[in-house]
Amino acid sequence: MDFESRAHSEHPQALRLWLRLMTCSQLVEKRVRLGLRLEFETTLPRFDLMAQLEREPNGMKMGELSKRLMVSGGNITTITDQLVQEGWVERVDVEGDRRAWKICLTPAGRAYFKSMAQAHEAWIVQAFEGLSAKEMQQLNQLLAQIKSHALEQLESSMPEPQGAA
Amino acid sequence: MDFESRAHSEHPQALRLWLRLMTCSQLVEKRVRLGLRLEFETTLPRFDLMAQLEREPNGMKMGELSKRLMVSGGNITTITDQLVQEGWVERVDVEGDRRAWKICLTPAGRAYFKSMAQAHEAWIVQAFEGLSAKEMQQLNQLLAQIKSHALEQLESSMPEPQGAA
DNA sequence: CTTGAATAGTTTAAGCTTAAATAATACGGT
DNA sequence: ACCGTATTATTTAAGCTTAAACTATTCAAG
Repeated sequence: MDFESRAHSEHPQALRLWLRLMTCSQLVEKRVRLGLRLEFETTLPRFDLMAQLEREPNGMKMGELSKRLMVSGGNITTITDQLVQEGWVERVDVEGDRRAWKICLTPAGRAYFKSMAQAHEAWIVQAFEGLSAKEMQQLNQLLAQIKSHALEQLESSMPEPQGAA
Repeated sequence: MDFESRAHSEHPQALRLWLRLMTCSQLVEKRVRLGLRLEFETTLPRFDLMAQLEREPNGMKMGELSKRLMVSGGNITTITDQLVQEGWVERVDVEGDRRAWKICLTPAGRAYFKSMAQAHEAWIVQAFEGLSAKEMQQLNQLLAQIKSHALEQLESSMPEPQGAA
């Protein structure tokens, strides 16, 4: 039925766990993308970018957005261009640094985001309603352990930008 | 540091859980993509497709691959074309149905996949080594609950291809 | 000042992904 | 046989994503 069957029976527990993790996050993600497309004619990357801005009334620089959203800088440029074009965000000069801008939600963008966020929250709550509060807490804690460990692993396997220390 | 900060403190548990789930699966996925690119000059979609084929010695039809990998048919066409070009898989006629093929690994493809799978397994084991066997089992069980629930949710929100029942 | 390194963003080329439209084949009813 | 509907796979247009190359600006050392 899905690609969890990629795991052989003799494969270790970690591999099965990984495939299940992928399946779960893809399922929820597909639900969110579907809703954003059908009900708001937008996409998840755009929503994510606006979600970051919504909680920073003073705006964020491109580089900050790139780090927060864990995507490349070129990507932020592309999506920001679109949102500017559509009138949901604006580029504001940064005092004293002509290289950078702060990206801010426009009033229209803020209102638009608010309606999306409400629907988004409902989809997510629905996706996880099979779990009790206690189970969610448990799951969250287990994922936290993975997060901190996997983050180190990723960083240590990334190619060095310059001469290593 | 990452986009989990998208969640407001007043947001429900489910939302924070979802963001953490995304973060974890993205972290591990990035590690795998990085390894496949640096060590094998290939990509995750290609690896996933070959992984499906590896366990079906008689090959799989395009449509089966599409369902298993949870991606669109056009996508399977594109990736299969590349793998055929590179000599890792081949299209084999299906007896009695001239519309369809079975896609099979070539002997070279099978050997190539085997070496990748070994490295892949090591990356995954490493990503999850912060968890004990018991914790992995627990996590797997919690994700299973999400999987079955979220699958229903997704299907019930998909637009009907034809007249609804 | 001037030079050189670091930083902030953008552009480019390539690949993945999707939904929708298309083409070819199969199948069932007449 | 013929017709209409499924099914199977491909093509197309559009969008997301990345890494690498590039531009412009800042900053610090001399």
